[in-house]
Amino acid sequence: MSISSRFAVAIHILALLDINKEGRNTSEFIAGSVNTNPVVIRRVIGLLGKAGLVHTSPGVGGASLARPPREINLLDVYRAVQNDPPGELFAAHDNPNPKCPVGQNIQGTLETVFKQAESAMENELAKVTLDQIIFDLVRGDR
Amino acid sequence: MSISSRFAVAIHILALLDINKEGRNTSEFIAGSVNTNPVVIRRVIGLLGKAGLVHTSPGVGGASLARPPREINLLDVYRAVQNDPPGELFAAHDNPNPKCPVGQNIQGTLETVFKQAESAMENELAKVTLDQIIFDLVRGDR
DNA sequence: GTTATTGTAACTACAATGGTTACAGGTGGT
DNA sequence: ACCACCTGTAACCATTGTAGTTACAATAAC
Repeated sequence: MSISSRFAVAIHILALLDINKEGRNTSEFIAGSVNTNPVVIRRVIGLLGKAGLVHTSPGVGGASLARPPREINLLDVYRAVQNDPPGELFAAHDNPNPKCPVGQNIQGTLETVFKQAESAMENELAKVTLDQIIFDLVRGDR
Repeated sequence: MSISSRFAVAIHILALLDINKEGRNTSEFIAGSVNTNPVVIRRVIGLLGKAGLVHTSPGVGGASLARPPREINLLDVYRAVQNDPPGELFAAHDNPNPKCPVGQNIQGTLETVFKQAESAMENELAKVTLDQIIFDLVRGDR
C-alpha cells in the first residue's frame, strides 16, 4: 500500500504556516487550502507538534513553525507523521519455518536489503528542506 | 502503512524454487516453509507468473523460475507483487484548493520530490539479484 | 464574560490485506 | 481410462489503517 497522505498534508501545512505567517492560521483556514476537514488538520498538527516541528497552543490560531524552514527537511516531516517505527517500511512475513534452510535465514537476509532500500529513500527526503519546497511553490505561482 | 508482506513472501518463494529445484514445489510445501496458507502462496505465484518471473502449469508441482536467479532482481519482484502503479509509493492529497497559492502548486512540487525518493529506493532494490539472496541464505545456514 | 479556536474522543465508511473454505479443471502415474 | 493430487480462482471473513465527521470540554484573546 502507499504511504499515507498525511505526509503530503503535513508538508502542505508547514508550507502554509510559513507563507502565511502574518495571518491567523486556524485549522479551518488550513483545511480550506488542503481541502479536507479541520479535525484532520488538527490531528496532523498534533503529530508535528509532538515531533517538535511546530509550536502549538490551544485557543486561537495556535500553530507556527518551531524552526526556520531551512532547518526542517522532509525526513523530519516523514518521521513525524508516519507512525510506523523506522526500519519498517517493508514488512517481513512472520514465523517462517525454522526447520527449512530458507525459512531459517530469510528474515536476516531481507532485513539487510530492506534497510538499505529504506535508507536510500530517506536520504533523498533528508536532502530536501521546507525552504526549497516553499521556493518551488512560490516560483510556480508566477 | 508498510509495504505488503507479499514482497517478502515472493522473495521467499523464488529462493525456494531455486534451492529446491529438484523437488516438487507444491503450494502446500512452500506454505510450510513460509508458514502460511497454500492459497496465499498460489496467489503470489500467480502474480509472479503474470510478471514473467516464473513458469507455472496447472496440475502437479507447477512452478519454476523463468530465468536464472542472476537475472532476477528485487525490483522485478517488487513490481510483480505491488499492485500500486509505479510512481505512487507516496500518496498526494487530492483536490487542494486551487485558489490558494500553496494548494495550486503543491501537487507538482511534491510529485518531483516523491518520484526522486521512490526512485532511490527502487534503485537499491534493482541492485540486488535473487542470486545474491540465495547465496546469503545458504551461507547463513552454515 | 463572551467568542473563537484547539485538542481529543467517538463513530462511520472504506479499502487493502491475509487467512480460510470450496470447487472446477488440469496433470501424471498406474 | 481411472484416480489421486494439485492448481487456479472465487467467495467470504476478520483485522487493520485511513480519513471524514460530529461533539464537546478546556483554553486563549479581546
